[in-house]
Amino acid sequence: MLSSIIFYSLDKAIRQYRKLAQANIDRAGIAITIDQWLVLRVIQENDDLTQSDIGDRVFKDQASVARIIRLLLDQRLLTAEPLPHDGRRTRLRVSLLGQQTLDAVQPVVLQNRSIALEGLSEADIRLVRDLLERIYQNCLPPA
Amino acid sequence: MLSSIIFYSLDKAIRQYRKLAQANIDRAGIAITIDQWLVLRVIQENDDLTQSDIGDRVFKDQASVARIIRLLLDQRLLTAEPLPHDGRRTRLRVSLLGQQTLDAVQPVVLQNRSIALEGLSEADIRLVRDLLERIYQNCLPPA
DNA sequence: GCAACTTCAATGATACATCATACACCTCTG
DNA sequence: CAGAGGTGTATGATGTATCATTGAAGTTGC
Repeated sequence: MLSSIIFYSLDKAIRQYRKLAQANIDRAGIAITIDQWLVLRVIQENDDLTQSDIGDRVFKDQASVARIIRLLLDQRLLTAEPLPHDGRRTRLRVSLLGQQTLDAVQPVVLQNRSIALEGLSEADIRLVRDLLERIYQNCLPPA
Repeated sequence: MLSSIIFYSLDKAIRQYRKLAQANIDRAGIAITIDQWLVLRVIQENDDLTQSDIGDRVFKDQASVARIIRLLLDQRLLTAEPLPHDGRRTRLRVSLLGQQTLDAVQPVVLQNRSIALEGLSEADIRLVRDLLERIYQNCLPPA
């Protein structure tokens, strides 16, 4: 049945893409995971987000973000200093090493995308994106 | 950039679908995860597969399948008896409880799919599937 | 038959997902 | 200002992903 394999294809495609992406990052000698990279990039763009805010942007929950940030801090890709006006939070900033890592990953990511999307037109991509967005909306809880 | 959000949409859609699917299984009072269900179903259809074979069919690696099978055995959804002609393997079979679980999940899965795919035509679905398959192929290692 | 190779399953290490909870800290309201 | 409720972070429990390795068991070649 057709509807039974669409989610299989979805799963298969995203997983294979992640494998390719991670393999190419590894091959470039960069010690970071895709998910850590996603979070690091968000923090670079905006260093005043809560963990939940970050989670919204990378589609992860707060607990996952918390653990990823911990790893980024352990690896010195991120620094944290207490925020004076809110004792619960810290100000996270991308370190120099973190910056260098982001710079190194950037071209790899671009190349990964172009490999993955080879043979797909702009229109194809737009269509897939729209249909996926529709599926996403359909799956949202009634609220 | 368009290409930068296609993978985001992909990720988002599949995750939200999995959330919906799991939530509805939970709500139906069935104690199984999506991934366990996938594996159990494959074993039901063919009870003479190696863990790697099963992995190929559900797009998981052997290690993941091994752990999922262990959980299915622990929960008595599966039985294992030694195979006489190969001391490394066991014959896995879906237990009565496993069968009942599969039967109970089936309608929930169908409903999940129809919820998720509401508003998408057959042609849309086919197109998405084909484009995702193309992406998958593009991401395969050079071999 | 034995050595070399291959196959199969289990498991350790590490990372992420999800749900739930705990706890500290903030804010608002009476 | 005190208590109630909301927000932000950390962490436990459980499940899955990925890579690597181990060890047992099968197979092949000679």
